[in-house]
Amino acid sequence: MARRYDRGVSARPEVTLAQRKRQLVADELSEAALQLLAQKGFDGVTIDEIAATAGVSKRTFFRYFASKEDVVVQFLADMGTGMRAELAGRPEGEPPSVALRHAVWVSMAVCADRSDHAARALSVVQLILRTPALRARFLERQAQWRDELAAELGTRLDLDPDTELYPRLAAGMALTAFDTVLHRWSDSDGTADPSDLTDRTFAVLGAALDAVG
Amino acid sequence: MARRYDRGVSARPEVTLAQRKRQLVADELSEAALQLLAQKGFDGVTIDEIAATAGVSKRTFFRYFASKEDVVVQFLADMGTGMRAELAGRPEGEPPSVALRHAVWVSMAVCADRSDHAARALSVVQLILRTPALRARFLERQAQWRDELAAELGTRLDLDPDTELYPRLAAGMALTAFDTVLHRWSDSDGTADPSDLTDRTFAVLGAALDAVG
DNA sequence: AGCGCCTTGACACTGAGTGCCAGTAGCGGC
DNA sequence: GCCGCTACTGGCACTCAGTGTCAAGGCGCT
Repeated sequence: MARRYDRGVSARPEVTLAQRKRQLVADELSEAALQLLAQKGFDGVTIDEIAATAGVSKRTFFRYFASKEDVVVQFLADMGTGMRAELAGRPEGEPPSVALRHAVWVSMAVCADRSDHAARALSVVQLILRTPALRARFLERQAQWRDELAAELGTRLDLDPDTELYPRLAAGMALTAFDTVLHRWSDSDGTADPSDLTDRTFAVLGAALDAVG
Repeated sequence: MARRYDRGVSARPEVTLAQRKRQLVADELSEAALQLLAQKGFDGVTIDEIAATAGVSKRTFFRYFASKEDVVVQFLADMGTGMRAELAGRPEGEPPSVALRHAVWVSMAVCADRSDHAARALSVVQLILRTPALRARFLERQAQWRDELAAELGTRLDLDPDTELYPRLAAGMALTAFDTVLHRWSDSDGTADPSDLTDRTFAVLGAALDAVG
C-alpha cells in the first residue's frame, strides 16, 4: 500500500505531495469527527456535518473511512499494531506471560503519557465504551488483534495455532487483560495508572484461575 | 431461541391469545430471516424480503427486532442466560475453573445434540462468524455475558467486581474459552465434539499461561 | 500544449431504521 | 347489543448511512 519513492529530491520526506495532501485530509476528517462525536454523541452527528466541518463532501469522507464507526476505531489502530510488534520483538526464550504483559503495556503507553494526546485518547475510549455500535466494532477489532497475537505466539512457541489450543487462548487472555485495563482506566477518568493496572492484572492472570488473589 | 409451547389443546391458561399470537409472529420472522440469510448471505437479503416471507410488513419486523443483526444474534441469546444460570446453580465451594467449565459446557449443549436444532445452530454460528457486522454484534453480546458472569463470580467468591480484578478476568477467560470452542466447532462443520473441545480448552486454561501444553 | 493519473463534488439510488396516524381485532363493562 | 380501552398492524413519509457513476480539475511528465 504505502510504496516509497526515493525520488524525494528537494523535499525532505520521502513522500510525494499527493500523499501528504491525502494525509492532511484524513487528519482533518479525523479531527473534526472526534471533536464533534465526543461533544454531541455518536447519534447526534451526521456524516454530512463531519464532512462539512472538515471542508469536504460527504462522498469524500467515505473515500477515507469505511463507516462512521471506522473513523473512531481507526484512531486506536496503533494499539493493535504496537501490541503485535512488541510481542514479535521480545526475546526468544521469554515466558509468554512476560512477553504478553509487555505487549499489552506498550499498547497502553499512549494512555500513560500526560499530554493532549492522552487526553484525546481518554475521550475517544470513553466514547467507544459507552456507545454500543462503537463498542461492537472495537471488539471486532480486538478479535482481529487476538488472531494476530495467536499467530505470533504460534511461531514463538512453535505451535500450530490451527491445531493447538494454547496460542489462541493465551492471546485471548492477553486481550481480556487489555480490555479490563482499558475499562478500569476509562472508569477512573484517566486517573488510574495504566502501567500499574497492567501489572496487577497480569499478576492475577499469571497465578491463573484457581488461585484467587 | 425459539421457545416451544406445547401446541396442545386449550391448556396453558397462563398465556393469553394475544401473547401466543405475538410469539407466533416472532417465530415466523425468525424462521424466515434465518432461512434467507443463511441461504443468500447477510447483505443479499433485505428486511422487506424477510418481512414479506413471514407475511408481515417491514414496519412490523422492527417492532419485534431492533435491527437486522438482532434477529440473528437473538437466536443465540439462550446461550448467555444458560451460562449464567448454570454458574449460579453450581455448588458453593466448587473451584471457579470447574464451575466455569460447566457453565460453558451447558451453553454449548445446544450444539451437541444431534437434531435439526443443532444443524440450524451450526448454520447460524457459521453465518455469524463469517459476517463482520454479525460478528461484531455477537462479540458485544459476549461482553455483556462476561459482565454478568463477573457479577455472579463476585457474589460466589465474595469479591467486589468493581474493585477486584479477578472476577472480570476469570469471566473473560471463560468467554475466551467459549469463543474458541465455538470457532473450532464451526470450522469443523459440527463434526468436532463440543464437550471434548470444552474439556481440552479448560485443561489448558487451568494449567494457565506459562505451562505450555 | 498535450496526455495520464489521482482526487474531488455532485447527483441519484438502495436500504436501514423511525415517527406518525388511521384502521382493526380482542376484551372488558354497561 | 353498544361503548370504550388496549394492543397490534400496515402504510406513508422521512432521515441518514453508504455506494455507483460521471464530469471536472489539479499535478506531473514529455
